Formats: sequence, structure tokens, C-alpha cells
Amino acid sequence: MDHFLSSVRNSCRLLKIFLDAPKELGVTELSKRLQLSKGAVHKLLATLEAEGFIRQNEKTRQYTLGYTLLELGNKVLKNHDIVDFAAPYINRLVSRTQELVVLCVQDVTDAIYVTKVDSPHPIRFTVETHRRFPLYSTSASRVLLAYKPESFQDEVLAEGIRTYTPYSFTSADEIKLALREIRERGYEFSSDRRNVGVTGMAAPLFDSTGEVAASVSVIGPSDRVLPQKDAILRELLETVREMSAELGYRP
Amino acid sequence: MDHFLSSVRNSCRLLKIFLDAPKELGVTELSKRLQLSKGAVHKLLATLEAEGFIRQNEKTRQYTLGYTLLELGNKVLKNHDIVDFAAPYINRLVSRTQELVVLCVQDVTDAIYVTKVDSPHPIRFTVETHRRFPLYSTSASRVLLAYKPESFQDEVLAEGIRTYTPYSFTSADEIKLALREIRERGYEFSSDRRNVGVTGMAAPLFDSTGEVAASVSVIGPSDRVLPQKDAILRELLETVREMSAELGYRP
DNA sequence: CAAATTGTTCACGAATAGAAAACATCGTTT
DNA sequence: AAACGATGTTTTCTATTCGTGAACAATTTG
Repeated sequence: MDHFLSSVRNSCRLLKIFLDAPKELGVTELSKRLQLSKGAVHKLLATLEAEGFIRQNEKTRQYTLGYTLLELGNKVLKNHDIVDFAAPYINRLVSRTQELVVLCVQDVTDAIYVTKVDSPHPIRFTVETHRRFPLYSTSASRVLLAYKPESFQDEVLAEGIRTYTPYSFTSADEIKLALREIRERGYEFSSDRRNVGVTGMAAPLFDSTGEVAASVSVIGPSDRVLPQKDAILRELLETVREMSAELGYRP
Repeated sequence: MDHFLSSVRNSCRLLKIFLDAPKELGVTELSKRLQLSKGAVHKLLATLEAEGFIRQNEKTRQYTLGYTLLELGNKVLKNHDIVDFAAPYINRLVSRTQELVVLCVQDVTDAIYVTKVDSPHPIRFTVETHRRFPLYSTSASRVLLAYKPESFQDEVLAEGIRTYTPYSFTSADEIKLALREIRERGYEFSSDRRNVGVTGMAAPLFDSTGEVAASVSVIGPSDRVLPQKDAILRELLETVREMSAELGYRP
């Protein structure tokens, strides 16, 4: 059927424009980006403002995202019981490895880091949480993709492959080979794919149904991580084994 | 004019229902709460899901808030330069007072704690951040209200006054007297109004235009805070004075 | 296994969303 | 200071589409 509500879709897209834009935008700019008339955009903004999803700066007359989105975003995290569940394990893993640990979940064809705990080292690699990125792009997210049906993998990879470094995967075949290796080994280990000089190891969390619920990843500067590869990997795999057992997974 | 886009308004209200509801809701339940037909709600949900604002649980067939809201909520905070600006001052204030410190901003007729740093004490009072509450209800938010025009204060108080404890303000007159005292003293000091056994002190942050940009509040168990009232107050007032100066405020 | 309740689809008439243009309100330029 | 150009705002109007109500399908429940 695919008959969506056009004005609702427009309002969603309007809000998402702000994700990759300056914090304030005007009616004219938004109408260009949405390919809608100024009048239509104005009505969208007025409605969204009345509901707290958009705020207008009284001085500049331009528009920003409203606080209701902050409330809703917070609720998304609170709904996510795996976040609270994982917190103690992640803290322990950070103190044992002394490197960044992240918890990664899937959303449709993307992935999101929902939790991170930074390395205590003064020199450290860190990531942005709560922001979408492609499933094929990081060690943590590739683990999620690896256990999905091949048809879904193809679908994701057909959307196009973005490269980040000279060492990023460039073809679907290359990535699918990597995914097969992940399933065989039970974890991912890779360097320089997303950031040069950075190495990550990631392993899946299984729930009671045998599905991959999330992934845990230890990431850090290669010169610090590579010499300790075996020790870190042992800690990571032991942690996800414990967590999966706690989630009711019976291998 | 007041001609809003009805389906956009419906979609906003649909999302906000989730703020005070179980994490998953069905079409029927939502249609009751929105007073819309099931078909209309279904179309809303389908559109919101296609944009990532809603997610459907494949097993239960029920709906939850989607990850795009997490991204947008995160962006709201990133847009807010006062959050980063305030962070070091707030940390310093916590280490000097050993109590919870919060940063509070106004949103229309509500207030929101945008930042908090908890007390290091094992026994401590804490608050929920990123969640709306009435401007008259806490010391931090009353400070924001105190410096607004009287017409706006009346408007807010006319919406009704909710009480939280036997010591909460119960009438508009009572609150307006308290607001006058805040302006005279330059800070708020109160106990048991929002939580019994809890005392808070709050002071305003002025920006270069002389407007109140936010408020900073030190809050803790009365039996620990009251004996140190003068010392804490001195630290608080010194901190907000420094911060306001840094923001370009010239008294 | 029937009954009830859920999410989903469909068809249609009333309501309105969106385009286009005129208007108002700034800041800038001449 | 006046004219300009840009912005956000309002208005008018019709093709579009939104929302209803009922039928459908797919569960769960008694």
C-alpha cells in the first residue's frame, strides 16, 4: 500500500536536516532542502514549535531543535534495558583493558553506539555515541551484520559502500568475506578500517532466542592495543560469554 | 491564524505519549489515547517508522520510540553551547561543596535540568535530567521564573499549581512572593518544597544582554546542607558571578 | 475450537495541505 | 536617509490527501 502521510514525512525530514546542519536554520534554507514552498515549511515549523519539537530564536527568527526531542531521546535510552544490564560489564572491561569499550546495537541498515566508557589513558581514541553509521563500517557493527541472513547483508551492501581510510573495505565481496571470517572466529579484529592507527576487537552478545542482541567492542590506538592483542581478546571473549549466559543464551 | 497541520500535530502527540507510558504500545491503545481511528494511527506509525522515529517489535507487533529520536536528542544537547561552557564550573562546584550540582534552563512554561554532576557522597540525593518539569516547582527553576516579566509569571501560574510535598507552594500569591524575594536576594534557598528532607540553593546566570540564560543549583540532603549553608552559598554565588562575567555580563 | 482482540488494509467524502503570491520586517547598501 | 534585497509571515485557493468506518487477517484467549 505504501501510502504514507506526506506532511508527517516532511516534518520528520525537516527535523533530520538539523542533524547535519548548523544549529539554527531559516525557513528559506529549509524550504530549499525539503523542496517545499516557504509557506508549507512555515506551517510545519509552527506546528512542530507548538508541540515543543522546534524552537524559534526570538532574535534571529531562525529555528532550532526543541527540548521535547531531548526528552524523547532520553526515553529511547531508558527503554533499552540492555544499556543498564551492560554497564557493569563494560566498566569492568575498561578497567581490565584500559581501553575504550563500546556497546553497539543495530537499527535497520545502520548501527549506533549506545554506551561508551572511555579509556583512562591521557592519550586515547574516542567515538561519538548516539549517532548512526553504516553496519559495514566498524568492527563493532560488522559483528552485528555477520550474524544476519545473507539476503539482508546483500541488501545493506547494495546501498553503497563508503570508505573512510585507504584501508577501508571497498567492495561487497571483500566485506562478505570478512563477515564469514567473523562467524568462523566468533569475533572481529581489525585495524585502520575506520580510523588509521586505530584497532578494534568486537564480539557478539546473544540473547535467549539465539539472536545477536548487541556487540561489545574494545578499541584503541594500534601501538598500544596490538602488543596486548591476546590479553584483550581473552578479556573481551570472557566478558561477552558471561553476558550472553546472563541473558539466557545456551550455546 | 492558528492553522496547524493536523497530522503533524497528531504524530508529535503520538510520540509524546511514550514519555509517560510503557516502552511498547499497540495501535489500539494509541488510538484510544489520541482519540483517532485505528487506521489513522496505523498510517501515522507506518510513516514514522519509515523515517526511524518509531520502531516495531517484530515479535509483539507493538511499537516503540526509534533511534532517530536518540540522534535528535543528542543534537539538542550539542547545540547548547552553555552545557560545554558550564561543565568545568559545575565540576569545580561539586568538588568544593560535595553535593549535587545541576544546570537548569527554561523551555516555554517548563524547565529542564540539562546537566548534572552527582555528589560524591555514598548517600546522596539525585535528579533525573532531560525531563521537563514546571517552572515554579524547584529552586533552580524558580530562579529562572523570578527574572521573567510578571505577565509571564502569571501566565505560567495560571496553568495550575501542582504540589509534591506537604511543604510545596500551594498558591500563586505564595509563589510570586517567593519570586520577589529571589530577585531581592539574588538567589533562591528552600527546603522540602519538591522533596522532603532536601534543600536546594540556586542562582541565575546572566548573559551579555542581561537576560537569565540558565541557573545553577546545589542540592542535597538537608541534614548535610543546612549546617554548611553559608559556605555552600558563598561558593555558589562566586561561581555564578564568574560564569556570568565570562558570558559577557556587566552588572 | 470458537471467540475475542489484535494489527492491517481499503474506499470514499470531507477537510486541508501545499503552491503561489502578496505582505511585513528586518539589515544592508547606495 | 532612502532604496534595495533578503528574510519570515500571511493569505487565497484547489487538487490532494487525510481520517473515518468497516472489512480483513492474524493472533491470542477462554
